Amino acid sequence: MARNVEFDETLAIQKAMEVFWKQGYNATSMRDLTDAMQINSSSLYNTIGDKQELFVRCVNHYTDIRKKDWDKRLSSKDSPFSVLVDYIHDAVDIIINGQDSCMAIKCAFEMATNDQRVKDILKEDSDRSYQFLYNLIQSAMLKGEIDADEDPALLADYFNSTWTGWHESYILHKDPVKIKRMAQYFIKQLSK
Amino acid sequence: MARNVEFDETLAIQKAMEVFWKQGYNATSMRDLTDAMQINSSSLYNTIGDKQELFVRCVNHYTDIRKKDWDKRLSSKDSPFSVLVDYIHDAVDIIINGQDSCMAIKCAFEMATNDQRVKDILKEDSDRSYQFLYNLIQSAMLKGEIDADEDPALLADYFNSTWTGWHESYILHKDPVKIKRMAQYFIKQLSK
DNA sequence: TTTATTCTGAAACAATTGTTTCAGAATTGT
DNA sequence: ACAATTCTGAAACAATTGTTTCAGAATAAA
Repeated sequence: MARNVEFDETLAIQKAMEVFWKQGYNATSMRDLTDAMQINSSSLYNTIGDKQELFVRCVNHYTDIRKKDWDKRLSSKDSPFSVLVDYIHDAVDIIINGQDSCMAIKCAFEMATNDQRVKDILKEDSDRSYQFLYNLIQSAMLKGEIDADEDPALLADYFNSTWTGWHESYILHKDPVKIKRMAQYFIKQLSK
Repeated sequence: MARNVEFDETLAIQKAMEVFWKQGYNATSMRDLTDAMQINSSSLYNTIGDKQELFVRCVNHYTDIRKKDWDKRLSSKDSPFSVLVDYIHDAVDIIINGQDSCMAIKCAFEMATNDQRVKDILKEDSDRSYQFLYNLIQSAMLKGEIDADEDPALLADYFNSTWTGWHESYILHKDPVKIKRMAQYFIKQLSK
């Protein structure tokens, strides 16, 4: 017998996420957030909570999107190797054409050492990324698309690490060719 | 015909660097800094400048230390390949035993997109790291320690990227074995 | 010792921070 | 239409932010 919340919470989180993503946690003020979300701080504190809580929701929102993408790719009917190669090419495209680096990475370096909740979310996200790659690599090995001598666990970790570094490289050097060559080298190593 | 500065500037920068390194730029207040440096803010503003200027000095200090390490290693009389392998092992040890991730990396993700001066310093540091690796790899190739088919430019970029990712991995998973295995894999690829 | 200059310490600055308050507008089920 | 409840907007909160001020202590050269 009362009023309902006026704003779309998912949309508001999306907007907040974009601000946190671009500026980081500490450089973002509550004013920045309420401006972007187009809601009053009282509504924000009533429905979501304080700055930390909002940030956690945003990181969760970010990792949820990644999770959906992985699930979608895993359900593809193409060969595992081609799904893997497509994924790597898309990953490179995002680095080169994206507005900003991966939020999970930025966040890991800014927050994960100090905030246990954020760290746990990012660790889970990293585990999912690992599982996604491990799954594809192993399937590709069973189909003979990747040399059976390779260790899928190692390669999965290895790609995750390398991919993080590509982001840093692109921040500093803005050199698309550099990234593409490294991606090509990684793919070549898989297939021989 | 007047007074001299009372505090040791190099030592003060060192102390400030440690605070920035641990907390990042935006999470660090001027009070945090003056407390650690053990000087009054008026002295700080008189001698060094504002927060941004201090940060730039700290990043420069950090990259200077790295530069000296690279120069020292390059002047070694050991074989280039063994210098390279030693360097990789030391890099792994720093990740596993260090208090915090590499400041240059943290800084690249927090600041480099917004602050041109910081970005330029980090880019130069990254170029030096590249040159260091390129130099060693090429020398090792000439001596037949590394397969002549490899591309030293690509391998140098590749190691830099991978190494950045190792930091992220260790922040999230705190798994020394993971890092060591990846390092071993990289070295193996070099030598075969 | 004097004098000229510079550094230091403590306090203060306005602006911004994250968060709370509360009166009144809004909307639900009856 | 009613009453009960909840949401919203604007203002205010104390605390902290980066930075400045300035009187006086300190010291170099004369």
